[in-house]
Amino acid sequence: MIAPDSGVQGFADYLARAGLKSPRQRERIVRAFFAAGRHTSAEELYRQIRLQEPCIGLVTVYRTLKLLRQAGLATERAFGDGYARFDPTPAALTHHHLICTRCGMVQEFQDKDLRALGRKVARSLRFTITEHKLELYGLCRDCGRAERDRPQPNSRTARIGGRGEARL
Amino acid sequence: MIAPDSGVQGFADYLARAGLKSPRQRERIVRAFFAAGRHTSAEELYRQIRLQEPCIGLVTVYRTLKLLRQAGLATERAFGDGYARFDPTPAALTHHHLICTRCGMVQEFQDKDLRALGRKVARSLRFTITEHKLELYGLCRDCGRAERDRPQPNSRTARIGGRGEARL
DNA sequence: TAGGATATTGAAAGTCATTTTCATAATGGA
DNA sequence: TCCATTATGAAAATGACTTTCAATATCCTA
Repeated sequence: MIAPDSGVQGFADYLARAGLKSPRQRERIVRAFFAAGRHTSAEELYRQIRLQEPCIGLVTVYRTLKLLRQAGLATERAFGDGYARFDPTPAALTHHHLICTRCGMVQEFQDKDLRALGRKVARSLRFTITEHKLELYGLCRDCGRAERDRPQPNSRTARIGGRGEARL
Repeated sequence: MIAPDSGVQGFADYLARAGLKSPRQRERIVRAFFAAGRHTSAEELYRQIRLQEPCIGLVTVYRTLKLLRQAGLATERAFGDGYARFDPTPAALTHHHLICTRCGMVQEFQDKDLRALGRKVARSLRFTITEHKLELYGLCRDCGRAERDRPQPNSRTARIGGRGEARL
């Protein structure tokens, strides 16, 4: 995670540059977003904020997340459980995901080689990379063991990333 | 792409093993899926099939794609334009994507280093990988040039992968 | 080959995350 | 303070996808 305040400040700058305003609700949502850590959904953020500020709409949370994305401060992800999750962008750029297609667990990992790989590809294809996602789907240790004991239970049907048989 | 027939045969085997039947519609959809190449959406497949077989429902296309996923023969993807796209799995395992967040273009690339990287991660975290996705978001050559000439046009708001400022 | 249990189909209705609409309210520069 | 502009929340709309259900097709068994 990064210092939450730098994100808050960066967003304030973005709003000023774009000629947008800073209502109380928007500020509250942005602060909550940077304080929330990773993989936060709109709904979760909404519930969190509601505890202290009941008169705030889910719609506004969605709208603010959209602005954060446009400002380059939030990265949207889809892990296959049906709704979008958001990461503060600097965090998004330093980690990747292992997603278990059976129990839904999401585990993060990092790898410096990937950074170089991205740069190489971008250079050769003349592509300006602003964001990247590496997601590995499969079975976590526990589910892998369970699956070997009792195959084909047609366990969990996620919307993205159904389990296949092939190995990476 | 792979030989379409091997996929069709593999699916027939899967159905037989699972005690499922092979109605005319299902066979038609599966053949169309393996003939369609990559990044096919349910809607596209539906329109394609309709040309020759008007009495087939979009629902059945969705259901068949779900089965293909369960059989491990199709891989689902979300590039941010709001609907799911499917690849025959062996193809899915050998290429990755560059997605332009401005014009929506999807370009494929391959890299052998990624394969080794995935194996290394999987081994160290005891994770059984069945599927992977590497997606790099950013600006293609043309859009990158256009963006430098005329910044902040708030060009295209995709649902996933809004453009940020950070570099990989 | 007929019978029949079971799987499959298409249409219509339902879901559900997310977006749009619109009338009202807040912001912030002059 | 005035006021053009932007933002808000509630409700309605959207749209991809799923479920329901009655009718139909498949294919195993006798």
